[in-house]
Amino acid sequence: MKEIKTADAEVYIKRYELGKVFPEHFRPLIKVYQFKKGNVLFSAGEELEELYILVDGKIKIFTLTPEGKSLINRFKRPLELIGDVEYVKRNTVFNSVEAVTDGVMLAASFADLANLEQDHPPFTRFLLETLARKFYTEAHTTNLNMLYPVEVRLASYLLSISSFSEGTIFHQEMHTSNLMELAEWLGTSYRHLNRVLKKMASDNIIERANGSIAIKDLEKLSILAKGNIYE
Amino acid sequence: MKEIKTADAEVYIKRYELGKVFPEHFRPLIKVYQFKKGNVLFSAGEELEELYILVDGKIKIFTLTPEGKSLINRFKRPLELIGDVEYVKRNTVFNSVEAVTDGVMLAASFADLANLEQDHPPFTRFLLETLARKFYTEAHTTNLNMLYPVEVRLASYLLSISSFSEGTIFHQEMHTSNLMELAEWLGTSYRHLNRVLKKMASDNIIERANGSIAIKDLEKLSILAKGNIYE
DNA sequence: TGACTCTTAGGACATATGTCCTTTCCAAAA
DNA sequence: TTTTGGAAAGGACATATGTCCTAAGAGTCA
Repeated sequence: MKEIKTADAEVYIKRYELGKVFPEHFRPLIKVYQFKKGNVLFSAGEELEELYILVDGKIKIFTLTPEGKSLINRFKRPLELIGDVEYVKRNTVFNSVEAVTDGVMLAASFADLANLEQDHPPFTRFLLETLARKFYTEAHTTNLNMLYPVEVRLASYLLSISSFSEGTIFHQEMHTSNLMELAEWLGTSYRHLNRVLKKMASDNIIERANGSIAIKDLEKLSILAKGNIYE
Repeated sequence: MKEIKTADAEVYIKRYELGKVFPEHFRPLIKVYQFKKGNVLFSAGEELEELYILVDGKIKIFTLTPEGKSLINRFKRPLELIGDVEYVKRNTVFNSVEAVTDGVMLAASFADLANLEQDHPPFTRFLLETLARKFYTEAHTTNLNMLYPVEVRLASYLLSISSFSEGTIFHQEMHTSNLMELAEWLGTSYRHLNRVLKKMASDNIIERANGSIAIKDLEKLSILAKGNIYE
């Protein structure tokens, strides 16, 4: 990650309404970093000295086993804090982080933040609210993953990125750009995702044409998802 | 849950060093509740008005699917906050909670706590630290559950409650009192736990005699656990 | 003592999902 | 146009785990 000294954090602070969280006098202590697609931003076990705020781009958070193989993960878009738990607990990095697209992070040192906390309660509150949201999302996703098979999760996912109106189905932006990434997002293997997609296609719920997925039967999809919504 | 008006929260505040979190002037606002084994303390979807602190006893946190069957959970012992995420996010209860043993909770109303936050930053900090710990534990457990089969998790669990010294293996208190509870703790079915136990017994790693589990080969167990530690 | 219930134990079978491989397809590079 | 590499698609097989069921042993209560 490269620090961009010429860049101004102000733009992002305004865009994400962080004005109250970081008071005027603190702004000069905020750095701006740029990263490129594919960069390994943080590795598990690493010592962290700064708190990062993802303000542009997409990143992937994952865990590697000591055996090196399997991984679990989530994809994150702005606004997202990286290193918040590490800041509070003074732990080493827990999950590895990789850039999926080019992007930008703001950063502030743990030491500066600790000072900020002394005379500016809104920052502590901000951390608290962020963590509560993260915890909730994490718990929700975990439950979904453990309670339902891939088929249900896939249906939920497809629903979450689609909206139906006037006989037409609109797709919002997908969190993933291809099937392999989708498999990772769902926490399964590419092979298995394919299997499930095939089943849904043969059930006339979706249609696959040159790599894209089109929803044919929103109602069946809803039934399959059992009312679950991803994220 | 029954409020015990005669009980004094002071004992617990001292025992768990909560003095700095709840200043003198706030203490009268803290209530003491008692619960009995088997009580359903909170149900998913319920509206919460108070934050609870488990100070005595054991509880079970779980999720029921709308279909009513499967569940996932953790067991919690003091000191544990219940309703912290709900307080911060003002959500309805996410997981259901049931008493595994008799026990005691402290409680304070969301309204009072919101006031406390205004002039007493240490409470916000306490919430933050608690949530960070919870998040970390949750993420750790989730990773373990998703990355490793039951066999590995069981080995980790057995290791976590055992210590080896001078040729003897000591068992610390088990988190669970019987195999069915252990299956729940591990997030698997009783049937499957049994299968895995049988395998470990036939591999001479453990020995089963009238319902109890004795570790025969700590080294093999460690290898099986692959260095993972539960909790 | 007998009826009951809970826990332990495990057989039989089904399903979800992973791993390994092969083939096809398409787009970008040469 | 041909080559090449990644992505898509799926066959074959193995494994982890769930569901349903039966049965035996221990403790409890009438």
